[in-house]
Amino acid sequence: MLNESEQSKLRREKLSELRQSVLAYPNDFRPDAQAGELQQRFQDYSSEDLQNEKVVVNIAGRLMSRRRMGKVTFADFRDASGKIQLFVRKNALSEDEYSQFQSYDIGDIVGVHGTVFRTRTGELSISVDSIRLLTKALQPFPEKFHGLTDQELRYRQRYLDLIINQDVKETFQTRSAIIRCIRAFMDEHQFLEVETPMMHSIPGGAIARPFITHHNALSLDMYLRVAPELFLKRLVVGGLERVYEINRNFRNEGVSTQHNPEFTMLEFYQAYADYNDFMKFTEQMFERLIEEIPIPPTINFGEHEIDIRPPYRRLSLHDAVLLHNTALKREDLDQIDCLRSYLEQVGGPVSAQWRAGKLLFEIFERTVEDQLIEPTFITHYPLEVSPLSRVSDSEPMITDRFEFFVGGMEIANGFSELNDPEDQAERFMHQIAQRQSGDDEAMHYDDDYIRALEFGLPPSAGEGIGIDRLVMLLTNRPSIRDVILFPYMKPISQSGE
RNA sequence: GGGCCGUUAGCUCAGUCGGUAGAGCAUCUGACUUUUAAUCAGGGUGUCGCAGGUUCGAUUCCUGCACGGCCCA
Repeated sequence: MLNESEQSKLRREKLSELRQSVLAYPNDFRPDAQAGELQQRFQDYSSEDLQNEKVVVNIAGRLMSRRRMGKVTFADFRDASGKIQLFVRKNALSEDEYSQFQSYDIGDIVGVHGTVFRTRTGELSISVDSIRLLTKALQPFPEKFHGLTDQELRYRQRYLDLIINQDVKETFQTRSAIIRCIRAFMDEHQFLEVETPMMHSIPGGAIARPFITHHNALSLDMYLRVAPELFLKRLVVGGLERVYEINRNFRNEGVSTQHNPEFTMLEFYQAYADYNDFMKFTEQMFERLIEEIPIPPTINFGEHEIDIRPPYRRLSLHDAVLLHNTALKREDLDQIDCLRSYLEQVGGPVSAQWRAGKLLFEIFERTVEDQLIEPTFITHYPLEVSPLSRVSDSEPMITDRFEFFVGGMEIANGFSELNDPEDQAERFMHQIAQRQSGDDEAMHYDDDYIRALEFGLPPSAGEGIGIDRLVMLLTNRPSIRDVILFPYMKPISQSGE
């Protein structure tokens, strides 16, 4: 039970008085106008114009602040569309109605009937002819000037954050616009939007630790998916040659400014395409986002200014590592001992089983990733860290894969798909071996997926784009929690536990 | 996982070299019929994150824990 503050008690008493005389929670008020729309419609109207027009409106929303002057009160009113000032004169209302109105509190939801006019200082306002309480707010609201700034409270009580901090709403409107734009873009390119299971018997599709849950009736453990990849490729086998899914993935890993346990991914697959086609496709998608959202060609992200207009820089993983680690020479990159001691030197964990590819990849993650501010495709990923990617025709230890980085964040991961079932079976076996030696991020063997490949996966490319990070980038938000409405927060433990 | 910082009124914050706490806004009482963070006069705010320890006495010092922020891994 929440502790009741003095202010809440007073509000609750007012509610209980209200219950005595009227329906406390009515639902018969229908607005016929909105604050923002009125502001826009009458922005050029003078005081006289408005007097002549006599615009009478019904609007519903919240009281946000109040300036009481005795027999007249100014109140700031807000609805979903924006703000407008209310002007409440005692003479315009009945005695009872004005005193009722005086008992309203900041945050109360009201229905207003009134006339649009302009005050002496020129502010567009509504002269109130009648006002009703539609919903009593029992909790006291944050201060009008500083608002709500406590990060923890903002995430835990997002509803309040949305009421108080207007830019939060804008961020999520932009998020919605980005997703809408991506859907339109995918649809125009003949991709079919599909939904695949979120609960897996065999987790797969990414190197990540899954969440485990339990099906009672079937008495069966299930895994929340870490990626939809293997199901989407089954669909390509089935002849859905272009598919995509925008949905949640769940990964049982640390929480940080770039990681939430559940996050949203766009994944898409196309038959008869390769990773080069998808790098171009990614550039086209960004071009479209920049144009349509719209996003300025140069964005601010934290302390950086980033030109996000394609085309984007392309760099092999080797070259990227050499570029950011001047102590390393090209010939060092083939030598396991050299890589291992270098990785130790830069503070990485080192396993005795890791070969050159994994070591190089670890060095890359540790020393290069967060330096990749300018949009960059990194290519030529080692086979060892790419268990689902097609091997390069010219280099047997390298895959046809890219990852896309902007602002120091991994935004996308794409590759030509491995469609050789025998090769895939071997790679699963290798993952199993890694599991058995203690790597609980390694993949499981998925029999049915191998069978699907045996029916024939056309040569294809696939890609995943992290929507949350994309939104962070395009809205200049430093934390993934700022672009997820209800980010994961640890429960507050009760005292005495 | 590690380091640093934070947690005090509904909100935003100050403060106590250890003697049970303050400001602004909000709230309450009063004045005020064109205000804009309205103004003026007056009043009440609280498990000082939680649990231990030291002490005559802890919100303050110490230890542990919880939650959050930033940085690192």
